[in-house]
Amino acid sequence: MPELPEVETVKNGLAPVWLNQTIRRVELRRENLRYPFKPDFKETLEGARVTQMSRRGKYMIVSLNKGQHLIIHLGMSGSFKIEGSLYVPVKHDHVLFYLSNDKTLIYNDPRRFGFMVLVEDIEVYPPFKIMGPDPLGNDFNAPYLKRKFKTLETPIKTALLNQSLIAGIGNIYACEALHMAGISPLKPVQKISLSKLELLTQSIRDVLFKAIEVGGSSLKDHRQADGSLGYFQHQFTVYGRENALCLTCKRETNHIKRIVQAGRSTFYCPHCQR
DNA sequence: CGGGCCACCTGGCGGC
DNA sequence: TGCCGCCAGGTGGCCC
Repeated sequence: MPELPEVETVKNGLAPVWLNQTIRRVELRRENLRYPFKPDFKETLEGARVTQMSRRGKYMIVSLNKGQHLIIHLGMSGSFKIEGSLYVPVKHDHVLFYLSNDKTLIYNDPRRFGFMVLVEDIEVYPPFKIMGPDPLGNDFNAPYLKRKFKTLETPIKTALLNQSLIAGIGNIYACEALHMAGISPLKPVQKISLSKLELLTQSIRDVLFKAIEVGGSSLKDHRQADGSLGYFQHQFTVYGRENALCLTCKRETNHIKRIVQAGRSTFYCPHCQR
């Protein structure tokens, strides 16, 4: 499910229910997600109050009054539900947080690529140490990309997925942003001009903001925390549209193409994207 | 060091 | 209906 817009949506949906509440009890319905839960996981969380909720790239951060931070990654299929205190777990409900407001937060994750980790210090968490700037923030701009891309031969699509260059972009929004900017996913990053990079950074911001506005993309698993679906999938211009007409050039001779780059599907219009 | 490949895991879908 | 292969929003380890 979750790229930056989906994680942002989930965080914003959980915040009104979770923020300032005490976690009365944590129920682990298995011993691991992607990684085993640390022995003190449950004990540390129980009795703690949530003082802040934030996001870094595709990670959600739940900060506690005791000083620790609960870091949550949704993997490919992780989602949250908000229910009452009498909720009965269903398949793939792995972690339940019972809160002081009698709400229950349920983490469901069929594929279990997601994970939860407790850390004392956010800044030393390895994924954050190597993470690039957030594309919605001020540190992300064309000159930054120009500098980073200078010596790289990687195709731009692959580079956009590299979390140490830019945090939070995944397969959908990489494809969508490149289409909006009219840049071929195959283009080696070295060769992209500063003015094209200006266009690209703006396209990335545009597509992410628009997706957040409508609650992210619901393909299979993603739901907003209140259970409602996101709607951005209806606005995909290339993702998942192999052989369909490009909505920009509408040329019958140049339909949307699907290729594989670094093991992931890339969708693009060979006519509009050069 | 960069880049490619594959594993991790479950489920949905299309083809036969 | 059933089985099989392929595909899926991510990350990270291993190998060259």
